[in-house]
Amino acid sequence: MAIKERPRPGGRSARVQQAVHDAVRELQEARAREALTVPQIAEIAGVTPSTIYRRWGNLSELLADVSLERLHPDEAPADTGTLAGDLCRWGEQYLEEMTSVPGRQALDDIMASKDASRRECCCRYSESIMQGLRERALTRGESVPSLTAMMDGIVAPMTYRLLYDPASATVENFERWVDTTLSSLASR
Amino acid sequence: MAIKERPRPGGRSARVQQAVHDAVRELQEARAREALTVPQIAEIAGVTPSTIYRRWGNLSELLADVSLERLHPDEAPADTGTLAGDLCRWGEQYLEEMTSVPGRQALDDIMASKDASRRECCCRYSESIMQGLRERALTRGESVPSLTAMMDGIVAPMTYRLLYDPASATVENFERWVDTTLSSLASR
DNA sequence: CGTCCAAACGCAAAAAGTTTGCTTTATGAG
DNA sequence: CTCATAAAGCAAACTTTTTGCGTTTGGACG
Repeated sequence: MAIKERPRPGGRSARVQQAVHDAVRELQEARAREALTVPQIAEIAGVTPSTIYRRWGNLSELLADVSLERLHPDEAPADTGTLAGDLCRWGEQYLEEMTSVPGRQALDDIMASKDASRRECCCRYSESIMQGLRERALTRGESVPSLTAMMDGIVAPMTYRLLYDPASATVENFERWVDTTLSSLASR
Repeated sequence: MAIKERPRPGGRSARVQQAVHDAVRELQEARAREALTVPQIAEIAGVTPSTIYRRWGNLSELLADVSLERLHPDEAPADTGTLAGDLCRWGEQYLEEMTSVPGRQALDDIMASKDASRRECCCRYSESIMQGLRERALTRGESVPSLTAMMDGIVAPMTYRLLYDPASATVENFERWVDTTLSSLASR
């Protein structure tokens, strides 16, 4: 029961995808942040440019595809004992990741993609992380905000700053957002 | 005392910029949402492609430039008598604008630009609008949230939804954000 | 297993887009 | 009015992208 993403996910197809992704990552870190071309990637991946064009359409979509993979949350945030602690811990790491050069780049690549579903995917990632922290807090017996409240109160401001005004995407601000969101809960 | 944006903003240069911008807008609404090329734009604008490349670098930057102009707030939001009313009124219009096809396109174009200063510009636009509404409310004697609170509580969630999950960028949600932001003020 | 269909790739030529060196135009200052 | 130079035009390289066609290779079915 393999996940049937594409009509034919078997051997070669998967190998090509892997090779191309690897090539992109290699070139991205090695050099050429700006000048990164499809023929170049094809060369290193050992494929023909036309293969890349046929599968991804253009460079932007390919980069977005690779970057989305990069941003995929691989492990659950650490357990610090409280929801506030977990959130701050996660935010700290996330901000560090996203304000780094490669992190920014990844975010930009995704935003540059015409395919809206990729952005929604980011949204789902964040939601599932928030949901995870919520449930953990609930089993501890903490009173927790709704998922919506967390998205609007924490994820949205953080993401907005990251995208539009990176200078204000700081840990201090993040803690403030957490604070506000959690305390607004108490006053109901 | 003309604004000295560029070394030589005089006649021809300005005319070319105007012609190119017009050509982009014309092509955008006329047809070809996707297939929109520099040589095509150059043709209609009556300029050489190389002129466009030298001034804007590439298609993405040109589109972003045109779109930023489109998003520039031209008039102050209507005065409804209360801050809540002004906000909702503005949000309603803004959401309508941004969920339309051309509006979405403009947003996407700006997000696709490599030049971060353009996004910051969007941020400043929003800030100045919020600040305008704040001051208007202050002269009325209303108690108003800080600019930061409005950006975090209203603009950020709205923008986040517009970008990542357009389906949830609704007027109902917007009113909720306004509500939450204004009422959190009272409980201090 | 062996056969067959079609998806995906390779190849190479053609088309389209982009860059660049040089020339010409025309703004803005003196 | 004259001059220096930013910006545009032009055309020839150059690079990337597209496309048609033949070949490979998963995966289904007998």
